[in-house]
Amino acid sequence: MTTFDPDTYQSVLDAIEKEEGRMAPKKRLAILSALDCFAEHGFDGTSTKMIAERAGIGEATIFRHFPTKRDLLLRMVSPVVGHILRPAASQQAQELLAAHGTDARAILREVMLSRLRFAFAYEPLVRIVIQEALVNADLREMMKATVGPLFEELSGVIAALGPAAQVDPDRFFRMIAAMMGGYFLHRSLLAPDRTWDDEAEVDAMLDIFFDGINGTR
Amino acid sequence: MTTFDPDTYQSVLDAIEKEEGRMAPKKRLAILSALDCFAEHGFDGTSTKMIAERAGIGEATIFRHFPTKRDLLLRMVSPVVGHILRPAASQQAQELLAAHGTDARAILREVMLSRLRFAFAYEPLVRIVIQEALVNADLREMMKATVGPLFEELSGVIAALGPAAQVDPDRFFRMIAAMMGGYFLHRSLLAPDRTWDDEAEVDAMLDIFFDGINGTR
Amino acid sequence: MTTFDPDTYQSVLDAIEKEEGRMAPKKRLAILSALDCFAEHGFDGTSTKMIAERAGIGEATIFRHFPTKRDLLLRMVSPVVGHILRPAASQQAQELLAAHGTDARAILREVMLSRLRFAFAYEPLVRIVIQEALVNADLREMMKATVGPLFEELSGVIAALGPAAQVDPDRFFRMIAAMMGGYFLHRSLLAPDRTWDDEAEVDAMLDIFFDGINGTR
Amino acid sequence: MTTFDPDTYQSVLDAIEKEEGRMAPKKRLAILSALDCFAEHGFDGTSTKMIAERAGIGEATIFRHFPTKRDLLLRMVSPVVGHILRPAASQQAQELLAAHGTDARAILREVMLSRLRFAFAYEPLVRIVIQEALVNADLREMMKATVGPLFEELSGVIAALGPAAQVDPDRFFRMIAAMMGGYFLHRSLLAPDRTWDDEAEVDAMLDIFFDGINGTR
DNA sequence: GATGAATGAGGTTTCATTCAT
DNA sequence: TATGAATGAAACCTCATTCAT
Repeated sequence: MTTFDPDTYQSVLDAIEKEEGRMAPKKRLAILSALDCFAEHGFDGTSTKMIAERAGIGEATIFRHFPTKRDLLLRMVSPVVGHILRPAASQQAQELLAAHGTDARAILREVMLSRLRFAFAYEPLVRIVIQEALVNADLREMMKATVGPLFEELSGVIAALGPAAQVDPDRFFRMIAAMMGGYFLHRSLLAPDRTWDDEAEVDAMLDIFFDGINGTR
Repeated sequence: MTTFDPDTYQSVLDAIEKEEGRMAPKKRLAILSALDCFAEHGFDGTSTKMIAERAGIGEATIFRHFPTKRDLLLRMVSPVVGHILRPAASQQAQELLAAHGTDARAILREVMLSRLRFAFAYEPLVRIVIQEALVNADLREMMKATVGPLFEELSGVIAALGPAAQVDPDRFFRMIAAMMGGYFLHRSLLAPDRTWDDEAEVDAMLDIFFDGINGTR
Repeated sequence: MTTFDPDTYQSVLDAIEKEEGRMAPKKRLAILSALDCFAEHGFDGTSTKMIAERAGIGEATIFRHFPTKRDLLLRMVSPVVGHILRPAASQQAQELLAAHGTDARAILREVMLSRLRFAFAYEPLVRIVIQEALVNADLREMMKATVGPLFEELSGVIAALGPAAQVDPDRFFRMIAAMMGGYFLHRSLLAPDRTWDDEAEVDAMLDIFFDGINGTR
Repeated sequence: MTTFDPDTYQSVLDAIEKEEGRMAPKKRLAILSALDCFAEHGFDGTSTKMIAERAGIGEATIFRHFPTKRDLLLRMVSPVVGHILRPAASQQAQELLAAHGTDARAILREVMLSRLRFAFAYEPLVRIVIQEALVNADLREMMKATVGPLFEELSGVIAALGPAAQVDPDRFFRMIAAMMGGYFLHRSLLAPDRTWDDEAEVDAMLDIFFDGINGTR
């Protein structure tokens, strides 16, 4: 009855269980189903009945574990926004600086690749976050608050990298974010059946970003 | 009682009236209100009661003018997706080729600026389209069908432009689209109160796109 | 399908319509049915489905006319507590003083009889008010605020009446209220089928109240 | 977390334990909490979840000790209605006759005072009984069956008392009950914070009842 | 004895839509 | 043209209760 593949979503469950300990099995099913439904139909387009049916559980069971439907959403989204994204990236920045020195491109390549891998691992969650952020100001603020400090840390990294420092930081980050977001949506929504090579795509984006299409051989 | 400024939305009303003649005044109000509500809460997050209240009209009035709530959405969205976007752009391409010859950057600059101006003129509509496209596969197909031919036309234009031709067309267009989308969302959602200079932003994006941050002075 | 007799409740409808003008027919039915249900099963023991079925209307119709179930209750109760009880009684006090001079017993007799007639005319409503007041502090406050001024007015009346003035006013009014309440509940709940003579009962109560059982011949 | 004071309710627990022996501690907590909740919100206005939370126990624990929610209510209410009220009073009547001879007023004073003390000792329970009796015909019958015989016994007592015998017994008992009920509700619901002197109140009521306000000095 | 998990039935309220006026 | 009235269907959520542990 369920359409999702439990293995694909293991990472989400792990992330939540790392915070609150082993979950009841039907709670896990509820989350997996909600993940699927929200990603497919959006938050408002998904009914709790739909979640329950796809999970093969009673509707009331959802509400034993999450006080409201919105709480269910936030509980799933928060590991992405609140915990996984930020510390991982910021910690990574330090390691990368150590590993690649001032090679800005190499650093960016690692950051982008790791973030994209994460995004595709949590693909439905990321789509949910994108959708909801367009409509939900609270979530947007939560994201700003999370991403803001990250930018500052990375700014420090970038400051030492020569020409990059010339570029306005807002534009710099917007460009990176836009390239990644564009790629994510392209692969996830528009051409999910094509075979994709993340490394090749990131390299192509960085070619342009660093040398421009004029300088690209 | 309404939060929108009628003048801002004049362009949307004009676009619709251009197709079906002068509308009844309450129909206009319904559209303006729906524009606002959909942009703010998404399609599923908006109730017809909410639209009616914000418009100061009776709920039944909406259904005198639009058979269903979805028709109201499509009636508003179609000028963006079906009529204005494509022909305008494709026609423009011809003009631009004539005006700027093989100066790819100048051509792209004009295209991007005009599309962005259009996007901000129809800002709520564009946000609605983006939101719905994430959730609604039909709309996505409709957009693919619209944008596909446009790409082909533009591809022809670009083919003669030297280095740009080296870049994979999918990546080329995704990059352009991503830069524009990123800028739109930044200005529209994240920092609506900042003062923005579209021309400066487009130039900065093109600097990077053509010469890379390494080549940017 | 309905068990109530429309005529019996006409007075309640009139009281509400006097405030807000002619009501839609199904709104009237909703009120009549709610009156019945609340009086029979209490507020929490009554479901909106039950009200709708007994009224022969759709459940949603109730919510077109009353935002919440609680609003339906208050809308019915307020004419009793807020408008009919107080002004009628206070106005009546003046008239009675004029008619009966300082004959305290005659005045009290008229007041009690008129209030009891009113109570039995609105019998289900009064039962609802009694029930809810035991549980709902808001309603209790509303009643205190309504009855308080009434007591003061009546106190003025009583002050001039000789021995009555000797009695503590709180006790005086509590005694009157208790006698009336006791009679109301006896007739309404415990022995509804007996034939009752309000005048004889009130006289018997006043015999005791004024002369005591020792003084009663 | 609980709002009730365990000591205040000791009498209720004692009454129940006298019948069924020492209770499990969580069963006691359940009763105390239910007492509070029912008294505050009425039976239908109280959920088992609410009872469990206020008691600091699991919801399922309630059902280990009471088959249904209604059984919990009856288990608490029955000491008031079924056992304590009647035998106590009837036994008391004999004792009083012996002690006070034909002094009706002295007898009534003792009966009223002891019943009121009992009512305030079991205050929440008494409120619950009053509330439920308004809505629940079964409970009303149970009370009638209990109080009926009591009336007959007392009638015998009163028959020998002179003038009191002149008064219709129904009215006689209703008057006593109304005075007591009025005082109970006044003290319990309307002015719980005032300092009350039960003896003074009873004496004032009896002054009026026996001699009337005209005969009261 | 105690409880977390689970749920069918049912609660109130909202929804998009129809219809009579 | 415009809308108040009306509603079936379905939304989210709560309820009393059972069961495995």
